[in-house]
Amino acid sequence: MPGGAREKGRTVASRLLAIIGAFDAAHPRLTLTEIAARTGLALSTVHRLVAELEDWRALGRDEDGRYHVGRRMWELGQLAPDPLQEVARPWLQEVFAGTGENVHIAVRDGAEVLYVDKVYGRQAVPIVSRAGGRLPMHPTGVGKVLLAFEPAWFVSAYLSRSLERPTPHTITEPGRLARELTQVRARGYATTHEEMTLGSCSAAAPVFLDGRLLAAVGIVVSSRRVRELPRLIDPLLTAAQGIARDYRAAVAPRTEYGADAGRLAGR
Amino acid sequence: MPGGAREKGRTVASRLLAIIGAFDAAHPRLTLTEIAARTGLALSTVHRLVAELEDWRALGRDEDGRYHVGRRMWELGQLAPDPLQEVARPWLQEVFAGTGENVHIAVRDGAEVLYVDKVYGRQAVPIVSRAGGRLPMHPTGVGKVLLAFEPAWFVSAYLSRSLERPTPHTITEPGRLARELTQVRARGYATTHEEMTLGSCSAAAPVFLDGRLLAAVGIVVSSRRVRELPRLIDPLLTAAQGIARDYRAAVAPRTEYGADAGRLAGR
DNA sequence: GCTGTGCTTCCGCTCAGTGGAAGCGACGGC
DNA sequence: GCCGTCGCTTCCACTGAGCGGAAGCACAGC
Repeated sequence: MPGGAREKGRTVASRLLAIIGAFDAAHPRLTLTEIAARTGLALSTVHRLVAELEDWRALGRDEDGRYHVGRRMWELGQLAPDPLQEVARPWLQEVFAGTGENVHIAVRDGAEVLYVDKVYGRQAVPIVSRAGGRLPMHPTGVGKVLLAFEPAWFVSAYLSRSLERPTPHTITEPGRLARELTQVRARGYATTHEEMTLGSCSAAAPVFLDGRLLAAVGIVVSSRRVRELPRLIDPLLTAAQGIARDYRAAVAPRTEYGADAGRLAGR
Repeated sequence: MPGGAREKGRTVASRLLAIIGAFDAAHPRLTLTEIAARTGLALSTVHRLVAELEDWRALGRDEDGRYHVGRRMWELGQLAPDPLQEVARPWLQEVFAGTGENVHIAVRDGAEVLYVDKVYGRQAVPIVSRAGGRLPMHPTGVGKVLLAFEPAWFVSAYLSRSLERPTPHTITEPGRLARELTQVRARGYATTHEEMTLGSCSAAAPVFLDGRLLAAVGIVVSSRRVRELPRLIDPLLTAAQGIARDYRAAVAPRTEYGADAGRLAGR
């Protein structure tokens, strides 16, 4: 690269992306020096590139000088076409309307759960899931569902790793977890009891599309109300089926008449 | 710059940002050639940079070869700290729960309305507003509110431009619009009747923070149900006040004890 | 006043980036 | 079946934009 003893083969674009990629759920606010450290770039390089990103509002800066992802990024992100979220939202609302609890939908991304959307109200217990956030699979309701219906090789690969243990109730013992997953497949839904957060329990149902697992819908309630969980299964299953149906309807035109694909995402 | 007859003073970063900035609500899906045209960059340059963006999942590509904003951008955008959205959501839910209609919150950005969040269900009429989307101020409920409480110079500057006219009912005549705004100030809320979309009418209320206008909460219903609009004003005003209160509570620690600022956005 | 932390500015070296051009494959009109 | 068009991909020689080490600055804590 131009200049001194720079690392070879690193493009400007990759540096820029590394900088914005330095921000994640665990590090949403960073100083210049932290960005430099996390990206392995020289401070002066980061300084220049960050200034340009800030100019463009891709990054913002707060009073204490730390940088954070800017509103323009949020706006841009909203353009990412996600038919699943679009289609699921009304169904999450439906479940929320009947329960007043946290309802969310997630997909598997790698070996993690990626939350695609979330609906919550004033009464709901605060929970860790966040739209755009990621959590491990085994301690979450949606995660168990997403894991249970993966092929055997995937499941055993997942179980063979050392599993995080966010609470004492988290099931990390492979044998027990495997039995748990068998039960999920048999019953068609999953539940958790304080396995991710003390004080919360959850239920989740799979969204199948033509026999393939697409996503999972989940609900999280205070563990004082475990008793009510069974009552919430049916609404979840209904929503899951509704989402699958609407999703197929929304996506079908795209794959069947390729030329029309633009129309859908374009509105 | 390096190479041939390139335009001077344009940095790589600015090119990259120009490329992602080429995507907007009106152009969410673009071909390589379109991106090149919209950014004024050489096709080969766009090709190279876009490939890098695609590698990083900042852009995605669909079957027909068009590019679109990628999921990674969406994830990243979700990190943009927005206390307003965070705080408003439960209140929007509250209004939605009581009405089943489209409820949204917007801020002014330049001379446009920027929708920050939106809640809708299965029954609600489809509307044009979209989280992250922008609309002109004068034909929308939230826009009228946001305009009405701006200083006089801003309002007259806005009125002196030629105003879009999405429907025959849109009020574009400056005198009439000014009277409309006076009424909004007097009543403390705004209404519209098919001014943005035929078949829809709306109401909106201002969110004041320490005497400064922060945002507007709005509701949109089918114009067959105009009669019900008055009934919706009170819930809107309540939500607006609730949002203001919660927002102050959420933001106050940040400005008062600077050192703690990180904590809030960091969760 | 000294030390540490984090940001900003400066500058000379050099290779990463540039864009024109040519090649390629698919489609459609005649 | 041929040719024009459209959109994407690959190639390459030139060069100034970008790089990062280093020095300077501002502020806070001891």
